[in-house]
Amino acid sequence: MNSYFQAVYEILRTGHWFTDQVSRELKEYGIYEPQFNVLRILRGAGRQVSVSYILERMIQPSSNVTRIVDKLESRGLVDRKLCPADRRKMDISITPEGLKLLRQLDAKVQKLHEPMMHNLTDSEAKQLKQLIQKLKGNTQ
Amino acid sequence: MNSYFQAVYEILRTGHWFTDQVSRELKEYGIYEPQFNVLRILRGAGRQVSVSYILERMIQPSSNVTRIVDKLESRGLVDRKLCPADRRKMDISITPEGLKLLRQLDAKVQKLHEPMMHNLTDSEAKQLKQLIQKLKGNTQ
DNA sequence: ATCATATATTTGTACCTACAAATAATGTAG
DNA sequence: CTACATTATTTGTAGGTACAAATATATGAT
Repeated sequence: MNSYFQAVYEILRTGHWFTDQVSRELKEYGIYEPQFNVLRILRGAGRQVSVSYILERMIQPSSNVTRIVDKLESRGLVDRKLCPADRRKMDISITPEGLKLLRQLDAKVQKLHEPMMHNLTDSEAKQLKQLIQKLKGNTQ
Repeated sequence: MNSYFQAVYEILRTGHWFTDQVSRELKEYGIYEPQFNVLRILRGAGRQVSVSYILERMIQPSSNVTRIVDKLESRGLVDRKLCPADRRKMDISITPEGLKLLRQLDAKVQKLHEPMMHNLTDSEAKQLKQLIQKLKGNTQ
């Protein structure tokens, strides 16, 4: 009962802590955390994708994908055009410049995670993930 | 290695998910999540406390405690006055009206947690908390 | 006492967010 | 083939946030 709330509190506080850490690293590149995440989603996709594709994969789904992409596009980090097959959709992809920036950011973020990366064994990390999923009720 | 990042991702995504759920519940009362948290910290304190006291206990420490308290004060939910002993500090406390509102909000939030509350056993919840702390490097 | 330093809080600025409403294109039932 | 619902994205608005600079008070060394 009380352990439940303590666990939730720990999740919340740790989540914010990670996000703030990452934000601080990205700051000097003028990139905000949601922008960083969109760039990574685009790299992961490896092809043109729609706004809703991005939305589904965001850590924090937000109605502001358009404006996030606006910023990235104005810096030449992503490319956006109307999807010819369905003109309600957008075809969004990461540019070579975006990929290049992402490599630099990855290095920074990697450095941030390094001290923590081995605090848990592989099986503990798996267990942590599973416990959170179980908490949410994912009967996976 | 990869399990680490999956666990972190799970923490981040779940954290946002909880926060968004709570925000939605609070919405109809015109209360924002950080305001809710400040109210709960004040109730927990059970006495007049300073801005920095609140700051230390916030789920997401923010430089905007002043403005959060502004809002709460303007609605009569908290009381704020200069600390006579150290006039750099503020003496902030929750009002009876704040406590009353908090009871209503608690009921809403409690209902939100109910379906998940028993997804983990007590020992699993404890373990989850400990794993997160270990991940962060709290050698507790 | 005086001045530098530390502590506590507030404020200015620029930018991000949620939500709902608006826009636009597509699918579908008659 | 037209009217209506559905899907995809964008935009208006109000209000939130981070960071740094400003303000105010207290503390400590001389």
